Order: sequence, then structure tokens, then C-alpha cells
Amino acid sequence: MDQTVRERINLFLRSKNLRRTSQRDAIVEAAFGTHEHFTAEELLRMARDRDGAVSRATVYRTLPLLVESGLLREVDLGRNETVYDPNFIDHPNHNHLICVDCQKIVEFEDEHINVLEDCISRRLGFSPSSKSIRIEASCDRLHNSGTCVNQPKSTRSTRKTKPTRTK
Amino acid sequence: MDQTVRERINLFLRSKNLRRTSQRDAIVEAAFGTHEHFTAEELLRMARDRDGAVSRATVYRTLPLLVESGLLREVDLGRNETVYDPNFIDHPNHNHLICVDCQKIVEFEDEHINVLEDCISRRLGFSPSSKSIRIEASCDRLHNSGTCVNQPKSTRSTRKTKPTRTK
DNA sequence: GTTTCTGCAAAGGTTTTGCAACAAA
DNA sequence: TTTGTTGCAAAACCTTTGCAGAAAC
Repeated sequence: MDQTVRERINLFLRSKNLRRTSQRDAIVEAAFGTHEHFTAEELLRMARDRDGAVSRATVYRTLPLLVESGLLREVDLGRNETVYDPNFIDHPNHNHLICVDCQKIVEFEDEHINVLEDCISRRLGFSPSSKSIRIEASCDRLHNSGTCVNQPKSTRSTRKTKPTRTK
Repeated sequence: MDQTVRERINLFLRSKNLRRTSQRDAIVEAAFGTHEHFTAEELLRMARDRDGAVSRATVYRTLPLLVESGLLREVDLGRNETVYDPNFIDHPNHNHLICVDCQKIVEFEDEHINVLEDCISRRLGFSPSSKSIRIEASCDRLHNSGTCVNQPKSTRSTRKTKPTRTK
């Protein structure tokens, strides 16, 4: 986990008169010690790997703080579960493509999309504060050659690669 | 409600060996008798206005069918509630802008965005099946003149206008 | 010391499900 | 008839919360 993240969290806590506790430390380390998406329950497990004393309630109370700090984002991956994405620190404008064949999540960035979203919002009389795109798609390779490069269907995301940058 | 919608639903039911019942009729009429977004609970209320005998369980069992039929879409409006949008029949490619000031939902369409999403998907080796954009934004008029044209903050969406077409 | 934080367990809200009766085809 | 559907109520889930003790500052 990046040293800067630690500092930004501490600054945030300070500014809101919140306290630094061993539990929050463990939760923060767990959340930003991975590049994979996670649910609240998964974060609890990961945090407990670092500090067995972390409770479910504290995880649920800490998650909204991390989101409010701007370091963590709640994302909609369309599986009716609340999922958090720690990758917005490194890639503040990335979006998600979900493979309907293997469930793989591909993160991508595209500056044209950003510009377009901005134009559309302004034309409608708004200033955009947060934009997100979700694309569900099927894998060409699977349909052409019958094999999918990715893992077979799984319940949870397993992104391990960096976001692809388009243009 | 459009006659075509009724027909498409009936065809769908037929094709899946599902039966047409008075409860399903009431739920379908309720779902597509509005252009507003609704939750499961709201749909229950609306369906009961037409047929008092509709049960909550049947609504919850019917919703996934309507989504599967392609006529209804589950959308993420970012309020941690499951909301359904019946407007994809008339505007299959629309997206949502959510005003962070007054909570108003603005539906919009933009063909450039569609093309871009398509290009990006194909470049990544996928064929897109479903694309959605969510923009959170603040109202310029409110910030410039202190007044918001829309309703004050409310819990639920109240879109009554047609989607704006950009370009 | 004062204020915030924590864990626990209970409560809240939403969605799903087993079952017996019922209705469509 | 046969097969699918319904309502009910219980169960399953996920998230929030009240409270008393513990920890930060």
C-alpha cells in the first residue's frame, strides 16, 4: 500500500475530528492492499487477516468514511451486490467492462468519453461531479475459437491486471 | 400502455412456457403504465391499484421475468435501492444524469457515446451487449441564481419529460 | 477527562423460498 | 390432467443501530 494513501487517510480523519484506531488502520491496509474489487464481507475477512479483532460493525462504519474521503469508490458491477473499487486512486477516470461469458472485469480509461460526458452534462445545464460507465459484453475469442482466455465463471471479480488505456 | 408491449410480453411468456395470469397482467400494466422509475415495493402498490389480489411474492417473482424479456431494465441511480426503468422500450439507448442538488433524474441519449462505447469494447476484444452511463452532476442554475428549476430534494425520482436528445 | 470508537447482538429493510392450494393450458 | 403459479409466512441476507465498556486525544 502506498505511503501517500496512508497520509491522505490520516489527513482526512484529522480534518473530520475522527480518531485513528488500530481497527481503522487494519481496514485501510486491507482495502488498499489489493487492486481487486471487494464486498463489505470480503473486506472484513481481509482486515481480520491483519487484525483479528476487527468487527463487522466497524467495517460497515468505516466503508462510508473511505468513500467520503474520495479514495474508495462504490461501483455497480451489476450483480446486485455492493462492491468497492480501490483503483480510483491510480486511475481516477476508469470504467468497467464486464464479460458476460466469464464474468471478468476489464478496467479501461478513455479520454474521449470523458470529454463527451462533460459536454453532454453542460449542454443539459449541469456540472458533472462523478461519471461512470458500465459495459456488459461478450468475449469475441470465446465465440470465434470456443476458448476463453479468462477464468471460467466465478462469483467474484478477479481483476489482476492494470486498466487498459484506450488512445 | 402500448399494445405492442402487451404482445411482446405475451410472446415472451409463450416462448418460455410461462402462463398468462391476472396477476402478471396487473403487474405488467402497472410497470408500463408509467414513465417513472420505480422500486419493487412501488410496483406492488401500483399493481394492487389494478388488482388488489397481487402479492409481494408475485411482484418479486415477476420482475426478473420482465427484465429477462428485455422490456424492463434495472438501473443504478446510486441510492442503494433497486430501481426499475420502463423507458427502455421507447429509448433503448438512454442514459441517466442525476442532479446531486435536487435529485432529479435527467434521461438523455447521445449517439457519439454509443459509437465510442462500441469502439472501446471491440478494441478490447469484446462485443458489447448492454451499455450504461451514470453521471452525477450539480445544477448550474441553482449555483448561479440560487434557485433550482426542479423540485426540492425528494427520495424518489419524478421524471415526467421525454429524454433529451444530444446532437 | 472528554469525546469518539468499538463489539455485540438485536433490529431493520429487502428479497427469496417452501409449501399447499389454485389456475392456466 | 398436467404443469406452472400464487399467497402466505418464514427464512435468508445485508446493513444499521443502541448501548456499555474501551481507547484515543
